[in-house]
Amino acid sequence: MTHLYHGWRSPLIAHLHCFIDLTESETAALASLETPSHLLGHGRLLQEEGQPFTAGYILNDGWAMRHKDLSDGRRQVLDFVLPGDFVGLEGTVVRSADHTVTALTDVRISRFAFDHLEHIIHDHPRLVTAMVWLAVRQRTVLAEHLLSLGRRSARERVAHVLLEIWRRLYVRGLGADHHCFHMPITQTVLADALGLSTVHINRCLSQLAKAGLVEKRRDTVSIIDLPGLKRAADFESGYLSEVPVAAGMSRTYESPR
Amino acid sequence: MTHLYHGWRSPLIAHLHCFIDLTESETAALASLETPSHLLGHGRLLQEEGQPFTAGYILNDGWAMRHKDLSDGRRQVLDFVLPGDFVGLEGTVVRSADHTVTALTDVRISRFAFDHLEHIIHDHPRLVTAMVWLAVRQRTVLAEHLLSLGRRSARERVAHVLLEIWRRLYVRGLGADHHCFHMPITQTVLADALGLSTVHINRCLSQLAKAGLVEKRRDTVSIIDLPGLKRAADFESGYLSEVPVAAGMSRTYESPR
DNA sequence: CGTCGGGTTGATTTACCTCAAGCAACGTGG
DNA sequence: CCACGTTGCTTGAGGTAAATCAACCCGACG
Repeated sequence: MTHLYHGWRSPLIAHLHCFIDLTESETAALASLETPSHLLGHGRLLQEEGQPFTAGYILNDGWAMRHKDLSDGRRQVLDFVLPGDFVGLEGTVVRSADHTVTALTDVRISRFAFDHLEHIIHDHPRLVTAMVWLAVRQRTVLAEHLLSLGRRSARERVAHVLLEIWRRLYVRGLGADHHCFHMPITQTVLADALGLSTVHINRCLSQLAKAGLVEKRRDTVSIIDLPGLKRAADFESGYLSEVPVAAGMSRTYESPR
Repeated sequence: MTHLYHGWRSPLIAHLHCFIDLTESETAALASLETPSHLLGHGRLLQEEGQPFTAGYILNDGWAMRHKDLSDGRRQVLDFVLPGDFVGLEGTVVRSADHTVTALTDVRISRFAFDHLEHIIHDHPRLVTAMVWLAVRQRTVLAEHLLSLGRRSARERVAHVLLEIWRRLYVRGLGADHHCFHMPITQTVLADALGLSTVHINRCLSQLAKAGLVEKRRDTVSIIDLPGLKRAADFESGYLSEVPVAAGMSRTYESPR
């Protein structure tokens, strides 16, 4: 809880730092994955369901979404990809993508070859654990998301997703300090994430605003009454805060010396 | 597609075989995880949300569910644990469980120490890849589940989950051959998995039966009209069939020689 | 100045829930 | 062997949360 934000420039490093103290050389190795970054316009795909993986990505800046679409146009957003997230890491064990990843804003990404990743891991075996941790945490978010869609009311869902995003940004050291953060997504996207209609999203949002829990200007959300919002969402703050696992790092996924 | 069922006694091995040809010694190593198996009555917990992990499990026989519960009693089943599934593998990188796992039937499980797993992986580094694959695949199932809850109608959800379970059993070589399989769960549990009420589950189920798509005797489901059911669910059979990734096995997660 | 993507608001419809009752199957103890 | 409670399935009636349909608004942008 005390070590959430460490002032790293890279959200990836900041995020991993929740879990593990990286050495200089490990940090440098990760940085080498992040270095050559280029731009992608919003709406562009990072990967597409059914298509084979060609490389891995790190999202450096901007937002993206993982989603699956049905043939008749219905869409489900599985998860938001925030700065510091990997995209397409599964490509290391699986041939083709099971979901699409689309840029929600103009984004800055680093593309890396799986071979390069392999070399890095070869030299810094502890990083495997770190990546597995990232994957496990992603699954945690998915599970919470599933709980929302299955058993929470629309109002609760909206309240919950705001808190989740706020928390996730905070952990990466991305200016979510003053209970206020940048959320560059349309209500349509939010609807597709929460399994609701845009109209209803809109109503829930204004309802929360009217209740004095949040405030929303275009692209920016401020949490006015944090405990109130948590109550409205019955938000378990625990699930996104991770105490560094001292023992874990020397276990299991570490390669033989 | 051709190598779905190989006749292994162990569902775990059968499942992994979709993805990777295990050597004799790798198979033996996995078997050593599975050997000391003991029984647990239905309703018993394998792990509990918030509690620290103490060991890992393999489910040898019977069904279990992963689930999260809200304080007011609402429950969301995230996933069914079928024979051959690991439980609590995340314990290797994370301190405490983010969801509960409960036995749905009397089950036979193997409990193993993380240390033991560590030794095995030390001796058989390829198995790390196999486990990562298992984790990735689990996430695939979760994602599909999320799509159901968010964007599919009740009828589609029910149809879909039947097909999914049928497929998952089939892949492990668990008598799901004649489009007919054992499904030892109550409609209440199914409701909690699909985010619906028991009453509505019941209605969808009988509707599907009346339409001549499935037949349900107690604990057993028969798929009468497979293509029809697939249409009712718009089921993408692709997402659960995995062609072995020849290249993948020598990549990335393999430890340095 | 028109167009366009996105947000807002109202009216109507509907898919699913809740409540409630009845029933079949099963175990348990007398 | 029969009363019994229990647990799960089934069916009906009425209610409601959220969808859909349909305007209208507004700022951005060419």
